[in-house]
Amino acid sequence: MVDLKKMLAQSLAEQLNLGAALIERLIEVPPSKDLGDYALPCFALARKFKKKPNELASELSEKLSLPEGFSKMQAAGAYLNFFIDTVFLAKEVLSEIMEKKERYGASEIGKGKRVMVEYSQPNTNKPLHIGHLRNDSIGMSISNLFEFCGYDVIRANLMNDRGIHICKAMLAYKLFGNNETPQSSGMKGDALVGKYYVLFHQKAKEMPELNEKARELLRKWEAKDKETIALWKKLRDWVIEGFEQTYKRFGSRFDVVFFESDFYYKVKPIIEEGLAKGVFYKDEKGAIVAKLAPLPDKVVLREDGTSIYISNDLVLTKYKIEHYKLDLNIFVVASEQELYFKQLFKIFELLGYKWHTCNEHLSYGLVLLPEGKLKSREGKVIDADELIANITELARREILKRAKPNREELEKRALAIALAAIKFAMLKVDPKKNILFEPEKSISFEGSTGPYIQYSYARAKSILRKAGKRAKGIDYSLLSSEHEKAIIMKLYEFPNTVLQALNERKPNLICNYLIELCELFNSFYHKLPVLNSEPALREARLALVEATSTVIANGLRLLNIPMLEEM
RNA sequence: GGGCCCGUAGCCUAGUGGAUAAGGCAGCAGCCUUCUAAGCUGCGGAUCGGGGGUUCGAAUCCCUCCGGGCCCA
Repeated sequence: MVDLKKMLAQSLAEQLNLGAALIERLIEVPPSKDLGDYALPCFALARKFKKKPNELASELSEKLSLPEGFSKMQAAGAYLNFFIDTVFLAKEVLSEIMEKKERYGASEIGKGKRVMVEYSQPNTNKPLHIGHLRNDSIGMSISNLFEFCGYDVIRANLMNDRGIHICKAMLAYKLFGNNETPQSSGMKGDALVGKYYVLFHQKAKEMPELNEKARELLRKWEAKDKETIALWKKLRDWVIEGFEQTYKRFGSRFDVVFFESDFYYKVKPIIEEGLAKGVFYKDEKGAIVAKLAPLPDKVVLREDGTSIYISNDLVLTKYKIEHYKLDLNIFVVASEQELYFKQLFKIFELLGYKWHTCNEHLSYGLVLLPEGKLKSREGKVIDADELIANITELARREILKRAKPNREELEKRALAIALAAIKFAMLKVDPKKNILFEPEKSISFEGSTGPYIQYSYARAKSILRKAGKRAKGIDYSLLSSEHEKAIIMKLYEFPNTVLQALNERKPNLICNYLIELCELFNSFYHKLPVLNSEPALREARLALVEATSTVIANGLRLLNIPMLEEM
């Protein structure tokens, strides 16, 4: 598609006898549409030409000829402002969207490159909570962005299915479970096991010996004690079955699922390699430690030889990158693990693996409750299933206030609206920022929300349905109102927004974009009729409505938020 | 004690060198006989955490202090 900024820069560069790249860097967007669509600030050039900025701007406005794609040029103070020829742009943008449809905004910049995005990473001793919903939302949308930009994407999950926390749940179940099962209790498997994990910590307050018993169970597990392994498998399978239901409902999907239990014990060769290369040393107690200055040193193997969390990532990271031939290996993990990942990546650097630079920690802020951090061992969490169920119920009530869909349609819509509300709330914030989650207030269906976007889309689709058969040939010059021009300009921005969201790893930019587009669309919707306008104008506006709905859909797909034809 | 991140209206957020700081929530006032009112229009409300510096120009970059979060010891 045409790049108006580039065209402008080139034309100006030629006329001024300067570099196009320099001019392009200077060009910016004015704060208000009344001023123009692009501006050339003349401060820097004024110095070059030894003139005052204001004078240079007005002088240039007289002297320069208007570049192609622009309808007007005007000096305002020290700025030389340019107005886009909106008829020209409408034709370019709308026909491009009609032609590319769900590929509008896509690119090939990642062609031939493979990226793995690992996200979710639950522990198999408790159900998923709201933190996982933020993690999954970011992981999915980042994956979609990479895919949309031409990368070969592998979505990966890692089940943290071994360690002391797992044994605590197992021990509590063994002592107090009375052979309860998901069937006998009517609970989802992950919720059932999670109940015993919380129970462990309650009981351990009065019976501190339970902590030692849990460690003993871990030793038995590592020694592959038959009975222990059988119990572990049973509980683990219950939990994973529960996860799968939640993932399916939330829309999280994975191309590959890794299990910590399959990798952690293969760490020996890397430990030996590290010792041989002088990257690791044995401390006075006998633990193996990585020397990572200026980062703090990191224990990689305990003195008693038992594994710690990093064992898994040492093995799995090497495996992932080498086996899948990755160009980029992204870990979507909360910011509390930042130091951990710096240490992990540093180890690979010091070991001399050329691929160490492809590792990336996509760090995001925590979801905090009004009373502070989530604490699953105390049961102080917002459970993912419960949250989805509660919000779905609220959505159901909202739907029934305005329509009477059949049961199946009601369920479908309620879930779609609930997911839109939750995912949008998780994604609209800069990933770096913490989210303070207030159960009653944080999820809404009005204002800057997912349902607002869905609603705007449904309105557009409704118009298109009612329009029926469409004539051919569109007179783009009829789209001349400020409302229409603003939408066209916004549609034009979409591909750049996608690239920026990808490069900065900020799905929230897509959210902002969609809110702005929908605001423009809804203003247009109220102000100007589509179906009841003159035939030629009707066709032109229908084209605009269709293009808008296409771009909203493309944006929602990137966020993994379902759209609805009717609401 | 050290490191990383965040601080924009009562609340949540956008803007990360450029012109009058942009939305939403909450509040107030309007708009459903016209394409879906989960919407639209208008009104109030901001010393951009404080101070200093760099720059023609700073919410944005640098220094420093304060507050919050996370991590390490």
